[in-house]
Amino acid sequence: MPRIVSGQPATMLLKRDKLDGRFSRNGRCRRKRAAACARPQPFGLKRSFTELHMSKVVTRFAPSPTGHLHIGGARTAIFSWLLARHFGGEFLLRIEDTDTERSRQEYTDSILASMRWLGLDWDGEPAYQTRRTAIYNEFIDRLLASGHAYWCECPAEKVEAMREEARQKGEKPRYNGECRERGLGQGPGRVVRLKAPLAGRVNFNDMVKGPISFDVAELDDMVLRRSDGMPTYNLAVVVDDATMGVTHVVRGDDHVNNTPKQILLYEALGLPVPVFGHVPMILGPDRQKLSKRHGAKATIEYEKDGLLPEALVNYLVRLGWSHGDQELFSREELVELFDGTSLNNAAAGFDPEKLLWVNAQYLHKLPAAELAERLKPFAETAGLRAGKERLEVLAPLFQNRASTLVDLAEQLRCLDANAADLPYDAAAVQKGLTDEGRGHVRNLREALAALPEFTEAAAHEAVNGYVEKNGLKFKAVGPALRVALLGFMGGPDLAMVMAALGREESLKRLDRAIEIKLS
RNA sequence: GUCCCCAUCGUCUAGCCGGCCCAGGACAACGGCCUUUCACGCCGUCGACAGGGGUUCAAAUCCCCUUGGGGACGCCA
Repeated sequence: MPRIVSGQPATMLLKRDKLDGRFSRNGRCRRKRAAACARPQPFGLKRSFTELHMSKVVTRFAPSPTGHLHIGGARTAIFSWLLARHFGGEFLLRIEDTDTERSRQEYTDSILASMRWLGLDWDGEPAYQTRRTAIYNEFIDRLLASGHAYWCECPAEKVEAMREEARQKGEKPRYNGECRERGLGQGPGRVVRLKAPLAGRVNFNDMVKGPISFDVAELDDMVLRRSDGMPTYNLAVVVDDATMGVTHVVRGDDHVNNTPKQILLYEALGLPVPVFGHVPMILGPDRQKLSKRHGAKATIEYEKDGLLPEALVNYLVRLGWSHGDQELFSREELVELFDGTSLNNAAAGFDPEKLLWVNAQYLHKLPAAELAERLKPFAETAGLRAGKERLEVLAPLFQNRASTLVDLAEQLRCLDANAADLPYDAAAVQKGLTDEGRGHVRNLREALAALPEFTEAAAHEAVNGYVEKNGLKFKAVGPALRVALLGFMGGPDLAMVMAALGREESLKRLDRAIEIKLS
């Protein structure tokens, strides 16, 4: 009875486990266990892990261009990228475009653009599966020649009937392998199937989930080559990963069930089995499968929403990975800290609010010049007049009041507008621009107009001086001045606002406020 | 149905080769402080080891079962 044991963990990313057949039943093997694994242990495996992976770590991201890059994919890509960068290895990109029906060039472009936006640089040129059919055929021929695969003429409907029958009997639906020993050759309508072992187990040690074991009886003789001559997904993936030299396959955990099939293929081909890391998927806040109504969108939409890529990366990485209590990580820190351990093995719920918080943290820390630079396109879309230099003056005033660039641009309207166009908040006007308030504004206007220099400090002095000289409380003039200058009751320090607006614009706003008629 | 995976506050999580945990941090919520306003910031409150059995002097931590959730069972990827 063949015993197939594959997929060792890497010294740096392993989870040692009783690989000798006894597996932790509940799979609770996370980081501590992983750390414990650091001591070199023979795994009772043919190939030691060092032998296989001490060289260079090569990871890849393999999206299929049937849509934009979604955050689940983005997170997988980030983990994969981090792993490669952490170990000074390579991060490759492969476009899985064999589904010619649904694949579109624009999606490939969009995915690549999102990768760049996220700062996930890849090594070499992206590989395209549609350009590699010759390679797949070569490997299929090899399997046929070595007796690891065979031609099958069972029509799809017949196989479907077999599966249905098995289902009825409460068994795992599978093809019964009746063409196995028929020695068929190539022919119209025929497919190539893998001659899978009939008994034994396939074991692998997953980087994030620990040891996983499948009974080969659960697997059937999967199709390798379709009747139209195209390779199937599993064949293409294995051939690609092997020929591209991928050592660590990081992917969504919806692929764990494909893994034993792929390992069988590696074995049949006599190729080294890479380390697998199946990262849990992202769920919506309600624990349901993530979808648009959860506020989870394609990466490109977050870009449009004014999120900072470094913040999105930070949030996504923290969703399923942790380093103690730390919440914020610079890219350099992530590369240094992320070694494939400390990945959570449970699905994580996506929380748009926390994403916004993380984004705000990054946004608030940006230096004025950079803030202006990055805000510019959003200011334009919002229809603001301010150019980059002007934004550099205005943006800092609202910087820590905004959580996204879109939000910031929106808030900047009150500074950007012409006095004549300044919108007023009705309730604020009612409250601030009373007769008394407008009287103060009028007096203040004279004081400000008389200032030799219109600086923040001078404006501050002028207002304070006025308050003191008249034995007032700031509260008496503050609200009026605020509404006059900004049109609403919130916002930054008034002296800062005036300095940013400049004397001319400030006075115009005061003039307009004085004229305002209370309804 | 069968197989695989998972299970700590509402959410992200720390802790998990047992004792330092009547469980720590973060988001959210709530209260307060700061402040001319709104934010930021700071302080505090609320809030979880799914359930049941074991093992042990001792279990969130180890084992088993149950329940719950997710995934996969294609000539899709």
